[in-house]
Amino acid sequence: MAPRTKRPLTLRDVSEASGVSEMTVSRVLRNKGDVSEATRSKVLTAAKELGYVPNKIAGALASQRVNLVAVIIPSLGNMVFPEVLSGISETLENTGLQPVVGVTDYLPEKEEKVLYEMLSWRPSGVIIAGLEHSDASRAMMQGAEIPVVEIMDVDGEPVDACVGISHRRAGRMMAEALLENGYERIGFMGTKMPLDHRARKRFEGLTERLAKGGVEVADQEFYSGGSALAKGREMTAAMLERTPDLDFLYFSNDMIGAGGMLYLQEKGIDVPTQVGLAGFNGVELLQGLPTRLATMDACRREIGIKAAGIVAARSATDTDQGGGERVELTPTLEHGDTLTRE
Amino acid sequence: MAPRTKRPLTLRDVSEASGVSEMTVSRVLRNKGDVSEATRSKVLTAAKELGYVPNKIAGALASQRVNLVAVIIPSLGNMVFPEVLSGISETLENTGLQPVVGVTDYLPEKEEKVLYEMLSWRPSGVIIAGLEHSDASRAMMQGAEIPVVEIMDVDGEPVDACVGISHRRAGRMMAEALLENGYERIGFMGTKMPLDHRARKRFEGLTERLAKGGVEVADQEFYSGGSALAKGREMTAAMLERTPDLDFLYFSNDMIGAGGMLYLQEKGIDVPTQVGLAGFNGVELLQGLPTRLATMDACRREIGIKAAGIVAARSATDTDQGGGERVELTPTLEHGDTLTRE
DNA sequence: TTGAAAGCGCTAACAT
DNA sequence: ATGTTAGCGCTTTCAA
Repeated sequence: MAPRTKRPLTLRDVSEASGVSEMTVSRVLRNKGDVSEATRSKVLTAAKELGYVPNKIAGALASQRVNLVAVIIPSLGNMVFPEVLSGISETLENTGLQPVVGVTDYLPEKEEKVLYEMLSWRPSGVIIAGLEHSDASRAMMQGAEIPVVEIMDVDGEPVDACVGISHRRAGRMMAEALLENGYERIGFMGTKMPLDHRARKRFEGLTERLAKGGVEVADQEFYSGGSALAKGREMTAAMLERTPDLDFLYFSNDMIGAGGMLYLQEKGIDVPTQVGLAGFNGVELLQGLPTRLATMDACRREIGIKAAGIVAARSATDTDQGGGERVELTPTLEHGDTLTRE
Repeated sequence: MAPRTKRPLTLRDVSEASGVSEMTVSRVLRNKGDVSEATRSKVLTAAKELGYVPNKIAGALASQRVNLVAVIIPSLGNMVFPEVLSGISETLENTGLQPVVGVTDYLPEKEEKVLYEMLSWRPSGVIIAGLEHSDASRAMMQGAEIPVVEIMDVDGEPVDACVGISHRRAGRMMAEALLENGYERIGFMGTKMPLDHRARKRFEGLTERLAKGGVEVADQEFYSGGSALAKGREMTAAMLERTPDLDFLYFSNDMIGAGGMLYLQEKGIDVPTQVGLAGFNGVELLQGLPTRLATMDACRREIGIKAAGIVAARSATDTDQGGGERVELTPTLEHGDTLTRE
């Protein structure tokens, strides 16, 4: 095993141990340029024996190349983003690029900080959730001269490329389904997040389309913090107390929707005959519930795959030409057991 | 706004724009050393105007200091790890250190790869899940000369420090609770993961302690893939079909436990009188269920906090002295509504 | 196929 | 309070 030195090992150490120039050692370790099989194995042996780990910092500085992709998302607890991430990781797997994740907690200032921090490592690309950013953030991304892909949403002006669904359209689609099924007294429940622009857009899409059908949202409530399942239950109870004649509840995410559903079942209120329900996101986690909540798949995994694909493709070509890709995916409404009235 | 150059901006650009030496610009940007208020603001203005983002790669190389902490976990989909992560982030928040996450998918080879990749960026510390690693991985961590904290588990020999719970003990605690409550026909359900060492240890602790009480596990089943909730339901159905006289079901995680619970309630089987239930992890998500599943809190958040604390403390002192901290947290058994028989 | 020299953009250490 | 010099550990480029 490696003789323990206090100072981390350098190329020079491997060079000396193998009797080969630093340059050639570097070549071997990167599979670059022609190296004879003899020296090759000499170097590899020495490196392994010493336990050498190359210093990417020095490498990156010298080559002006960093194999990192900054991925900036609002939260990890949300279930939604891990799925996007897995799409990204998978796609990047064999490109030599590596995702590095930063979390903003839905705070623009934190987004700015995280972005600054990540850009200062000169990544090969940025994948960032949402289209709404501070001026400073937009400026940084613009100035970085690397591919920037804004994800999840397409309702707005991207800095560069974007991949996502139209949340406004998703809201409209839901509204249409409600009108078709004759629901007229709609309650809405969501998160108390003025900064969750996507939820807001869905809500706007919903109300606008409902209005065209002569229906308006009869009651609404927003929560923050706590277990989503529990909150869904509580809010549903409170709302039906307040507005007993509601015939449909639209939840801004599946977890609170599930909470509401469980509450109604407990109370013996028939779903969807007495009250219809729908959530948003197609959270696989809930597949096991006896009743399938109506929901809308947000194409999370596919968004990750497409976004990573764009970054990979562009960072492969030296000249960061092109750009401005705009990919709109279409969510599917899954009626489940809680939307269509018999 | 910034005049667009093709080459990213350097300190030199700011230096020229502000008429101050590069060194002083560097000082201002890092709040290091004494700088007069006059030059300070001159520099800051110039930097902001140009849209300068420092190059951490160069900085790190020059200073031999990298403010990153490598965090290596098996999965993000697990709900468990995001919580650990949030503990880590929060603790690191004001230390100048930044977590960088790598995911291994429970694969030792991938762990090795991720570790190598991360170590090659010379992070200030490593926080890694589990105590079981390949020889190569252990060697790398040993050779890195930085604080290494292995988390989640304390049953084994850490490379350096460790923070976690004893899963063996957790299994024993559960066994004791079962014996006390007079359960005798125990069924176990878990994930089909030979490499999930912590689940394995819990199972071992359980069976060993049960054996001492003259009870053995009457049936067991393992799953992989799919929605945990749905799997819990299916496995429970299958197991009760096969072994109808079971009086307790122990699930290796809360999600499959919840699936099982919903199934039993649907079938009108009384919990916990006819069949008792318990999961593992204290997943907050499930707080909203009408019946609270017995579970055991794995102190995930606290693990993150303590681990990050160790890294932060040690990377603050130049000499990486000490080390070898071993922090064992104690999980609490939450009986909920599904364990104690009336 | 291999080696030598120069320098990536910054900061430590020493002037002044 | 500010500037100068010399690298950090690699890779690029050019030479042998």
